[in-house]
Amino acid sequence: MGEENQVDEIEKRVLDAAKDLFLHYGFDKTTINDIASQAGVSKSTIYLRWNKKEELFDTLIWRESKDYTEEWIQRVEADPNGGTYGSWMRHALSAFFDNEFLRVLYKQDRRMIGNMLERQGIEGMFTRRMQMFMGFFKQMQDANVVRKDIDAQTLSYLMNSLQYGLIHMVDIIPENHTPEMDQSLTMMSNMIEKYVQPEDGGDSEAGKRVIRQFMAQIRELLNNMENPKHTGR
Amino acid sequence: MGEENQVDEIEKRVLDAAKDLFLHYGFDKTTINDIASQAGVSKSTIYLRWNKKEELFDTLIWRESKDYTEEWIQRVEADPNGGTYGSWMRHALSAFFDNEFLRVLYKQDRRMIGNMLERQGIEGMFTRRMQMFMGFFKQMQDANVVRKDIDAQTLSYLMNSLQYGLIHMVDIIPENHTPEMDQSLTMMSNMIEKYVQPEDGGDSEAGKRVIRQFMAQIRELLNNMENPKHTGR
DNA sequence: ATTTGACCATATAACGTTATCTGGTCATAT
DNA sequence: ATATGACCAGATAACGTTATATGGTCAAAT
Repeated sequence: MGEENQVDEIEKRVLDAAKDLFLHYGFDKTTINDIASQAGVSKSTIYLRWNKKEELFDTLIWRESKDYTEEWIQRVEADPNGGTYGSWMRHALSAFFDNEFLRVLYKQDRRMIGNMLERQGIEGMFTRRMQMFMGFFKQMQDANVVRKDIDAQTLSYLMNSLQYGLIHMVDIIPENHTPEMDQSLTMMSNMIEKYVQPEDGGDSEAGKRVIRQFMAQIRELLNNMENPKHTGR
Repeated sequence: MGEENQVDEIEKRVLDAAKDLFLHYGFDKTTINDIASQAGVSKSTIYLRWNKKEELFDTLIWRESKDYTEEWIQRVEADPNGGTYGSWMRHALSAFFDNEFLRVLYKQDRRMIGNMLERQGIEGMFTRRMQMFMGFFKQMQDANVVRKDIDAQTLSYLMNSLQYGLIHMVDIIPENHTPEMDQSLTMMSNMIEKYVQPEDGGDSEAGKRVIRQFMAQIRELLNNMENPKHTGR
């Protein structure tokens, strides 16, 4: 028990150090020694849990994804206006933007991920995210919360593109020309919601139900996902 | 007269060759000699009209921008559903995407533009485009064609982000997961239009008037713009 | 069972040198 | 007035070599 905690504690320290260093110096320029010393453990301790530097990276993605999802769920639950497709999407983006690691990963920042860019997991990230959007929208359609005559794929593609654009626009347009992110997301949410809402207004309670159910699916998916660490034995 | 045409003809050949080569090999790897030989003129003939390779590039941007704008105007005019903000934006994007040179420029493709990326003209491109969106929306608001309680900057920022995302998404998501661009743009247009339309439906004729007027402004702006060529004497 | 520092083969960076390329000029020809 | 090929200085690439850094292993210690 205490032992387990000790192990978790070390892994957390290593992952925190890795995240910090990767973000600052990039994957390639960060050495295992750097990570070890910043985490206060020895290099071999790291290799005891991960077989390769890349696996450490994978675990980091996995952990950050979990954190992000929990944050997302929390924001949706806290939103008095939750239960709508628009607000779901809004928090999907806002929580994502607030996760520095995922944000940089999504930006395909070569400075940070170096060679890793064409790595299996990263390459399909966009498609997977879009498919998640799509799966959710379809469930909302089934529950009669949103219009059924909207093509789920096209809408998800648009949402994905918008997320991509917003995440990049910050670096591209000078700050004094940039509206507050919250304002942008609110407008986006309103715009989508107006478009997506059925004539009869839809069933708000059903919306909440679908959202809870879907988010539980995602959480479970991530938990069941083979934790990339401990591959070595 | 005939002389003028001859000159124009040469300039066109040079610009066509430059565009072709820049797109294929990038700005840095394309030599003036390559351009000259592909255009069928001698290098010095090029230097007679442009002082630097970069000026040639500027002229190319200028020409392509003009072409793009004319194409855009034409599509708006041809659209039976024109006169709305949504369709204006739709053609702004669709014509833009169809212009290979501007598209690649907008993608800040280092392979093509090399060092030129931080060049004055390119750097401000995004801001300028967003401000154009904004100026137009404000004129539409003044003419009562769209709702007045929508913040023009935020909306323009969203549109700009979406354009950015769409232009990049093509390379990022595999083709079989990608809807037809036309379909995406139609949905986008519908979504915006629904959001932007005033309660009373707005004045469609006024919309057309604003669009004609605004597009004329842009055309004039581009024509009056100091043609980057002939800077030398 | 965990942790550790020393260790190694290989990848990456640094450097100096040579060779090539290329933007830009100019005297000359038409 | 306009077009041209030869020409040049400086930038860029290519190359071979040396030095360094780094991912990953392992026997020994705790």
